[in-house]
Amino acid sequence: MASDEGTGSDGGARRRFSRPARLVDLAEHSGYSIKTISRVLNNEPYVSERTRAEVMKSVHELGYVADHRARSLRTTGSRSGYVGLIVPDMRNGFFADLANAVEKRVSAAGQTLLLGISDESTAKEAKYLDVFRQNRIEMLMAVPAGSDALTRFSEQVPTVVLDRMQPGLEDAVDFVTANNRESARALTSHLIRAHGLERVLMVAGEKEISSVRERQAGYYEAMREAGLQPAVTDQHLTLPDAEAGALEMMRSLAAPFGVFSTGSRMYWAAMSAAARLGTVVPRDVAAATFDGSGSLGVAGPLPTQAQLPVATMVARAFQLVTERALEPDRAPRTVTVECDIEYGMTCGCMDPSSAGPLVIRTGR
Amino acid sequence: MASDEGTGSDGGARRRFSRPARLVDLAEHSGYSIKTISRVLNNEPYVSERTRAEVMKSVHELGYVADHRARSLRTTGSRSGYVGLIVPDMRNGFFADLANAVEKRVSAAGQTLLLGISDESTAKEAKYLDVFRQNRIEMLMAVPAGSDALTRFSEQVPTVVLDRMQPGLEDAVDFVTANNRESARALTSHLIRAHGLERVLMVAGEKEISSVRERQAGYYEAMREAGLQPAVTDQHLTLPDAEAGALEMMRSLAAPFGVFSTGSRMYWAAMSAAARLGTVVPRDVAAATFDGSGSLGVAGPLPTQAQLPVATMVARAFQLVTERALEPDRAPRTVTVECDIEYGMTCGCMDPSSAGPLVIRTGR
DNA sequence: TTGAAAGCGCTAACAC
DNA sequence: GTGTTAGCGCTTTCAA
Repeated sequence: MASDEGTGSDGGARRRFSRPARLVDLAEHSGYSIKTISRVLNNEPYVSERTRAEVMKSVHELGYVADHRARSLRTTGSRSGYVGLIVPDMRNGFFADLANAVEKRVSAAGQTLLLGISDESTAKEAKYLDVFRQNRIEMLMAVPAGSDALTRFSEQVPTVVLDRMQPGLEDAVDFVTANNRESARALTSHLIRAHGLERVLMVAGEKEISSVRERQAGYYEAMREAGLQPAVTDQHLTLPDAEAGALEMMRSLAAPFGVFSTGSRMYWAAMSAAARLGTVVPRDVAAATFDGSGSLGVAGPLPTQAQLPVATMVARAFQLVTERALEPDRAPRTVTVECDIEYGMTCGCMDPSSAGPLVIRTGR
Repeated sequence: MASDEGTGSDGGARRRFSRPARLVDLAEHSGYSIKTISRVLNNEPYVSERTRAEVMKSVHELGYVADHRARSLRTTGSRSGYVGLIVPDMRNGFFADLANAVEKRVSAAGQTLLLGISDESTAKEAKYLDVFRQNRIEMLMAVPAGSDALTRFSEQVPTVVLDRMQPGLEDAVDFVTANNRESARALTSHLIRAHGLERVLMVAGEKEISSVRERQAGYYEAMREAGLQPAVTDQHLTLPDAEAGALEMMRSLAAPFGVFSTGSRMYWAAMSAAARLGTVVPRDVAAATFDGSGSLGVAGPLPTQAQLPVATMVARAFQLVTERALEPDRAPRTVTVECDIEYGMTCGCMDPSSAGPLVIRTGR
């Protein structure tokens, strides 16, 4: 298990996490009044250089750091400096990317990020909305789990919703989503038209989440347009589950055929099934997929994929929510950003023998 | 680009983000005094049921939510309820995992998570330390970027450092690291002893970070023990760079040989190079690697790998930092947790024909 | 140029 | 049971 080893060379009572110094302490230490010190700290005018220097000396000696709570409580408008972010799961590469991008914006704006992870639970989401309101966050960015507490919340705090739509909220908050349906339709159509496939299978997961549901809708649309019969295996939550579903469907299809998958997990499931059947990509199976975080290509042939433009989405979201903070009464907007579609090796557009990565051959 | 579409059906001034209600507002609304209301809100005794009910009615009608800043400022010990977390980069799966696990602990403890991302920059790290101190976080968990401001910080706030050691800090803060060196040695030794390889190559990235450096040290140790000559390509920051390096080294080695890689990126680089040379895994090239976040297996043959036990590390870290908050003067401890070593298909221990995933065959 | 007092929104200590 | 007062650490009046 885990092994402890005390590394301290000096034992005994060394510190006590002394209570942070306050303005009064600085006043006592420097001999100036509280207000003068406050002036120095806030770079206000009408302080002599000598005073300023002496006060700063005390500041350093006592290691003074202002208490943000007290300051923000009193300061005009009582702005907290907090921005809240709620994502469903940080292990999902897309949400991690999102959090990363959000942090950059937030810190660049001199704000501090409060992070909540909802685990796709409406209860946890509602809990965080409550906590965030207690903390008087100035704005919220959220990939919603579906709690209806969000409606009330958005009436009190500038809110922008990312990645997913939420029914009944379109007229209440700003949204930034990707054109999931159109991109899915484009990918599927590409398999059909550009590669002349008459059979295109879809491997899909849950359909409770709007963005994923839209991708499924896009697939159906493309198939309908082409007058083709949809072939779908869906509702898969785990990878092995999806793989089994894909395998079963693929057996019934004669090569060549296409596969559209709604996300990276579904993509790996599809590829795994294809491999198990001994098919060759893209000759026998042409694949196209959605990818949340763009980490797909490193581990296999460069996929033909639609990627969500995280940076763009976050930038737009910030713009929207900032504008809403300034103009609370403007009509809510829904911004749809376009996915980056990359035509890679798995559909046959890019030559597999070209610079692309990785076909691990295994065997004895 | 992006298309805006105003979706609001009702234009015009609908809301104004009204200033949140305060206790005074509740007092006015309900006719009770501020203190009585405070009592109700804090579930204190000596309040009649009737009063309680009436106050709660006002609370709901006004949508009252207590201001955490004011409350925490006044409340005993002025505890903030904040826990700070600093990670270098959320796009790295291991750190995302870590953040996920930390959030669970923090929220379970009823605390709120302040997130900082350092981008491996000591300046950004120092900035966050400052911000966190202003916000009076109760404890800090950090994967350090190397700022020496951390030393002073750890004297003021209970701090635990995760994943990496930092020179000069061992006697100041608690650490939770993995046995990187030993696991690297074990993996390398395994390739040498169990699979009878006389040549084992290492593909490695940067060596500024202690955990990664330790892995390299483990490799050298195993090679020395076996009386073998190290063969190393390192200092690679990008994947293509690492791949080129691996390719060059592999050309000069006669199969069969082993490859030890220090992380998932280096692993893919090695696999890519192996594929490019037309070798078969594990017959010609036996591979073993470190993996931060356990997402390696889904995309290829199950690798022989050492995985960092994120949940364990976070649990231990929480324990350490909590204990330190209670007993500030105890000697700092360094806890080393063991990596989970999985013997998979890439070294030959597990049969490639068994249930393992994915060999994407590409071709026309 | 500086300082004393009031008050941000809340809870703690003591009245009634 | 309920209300009044003080004060958390800070900024903002206003006076000196």
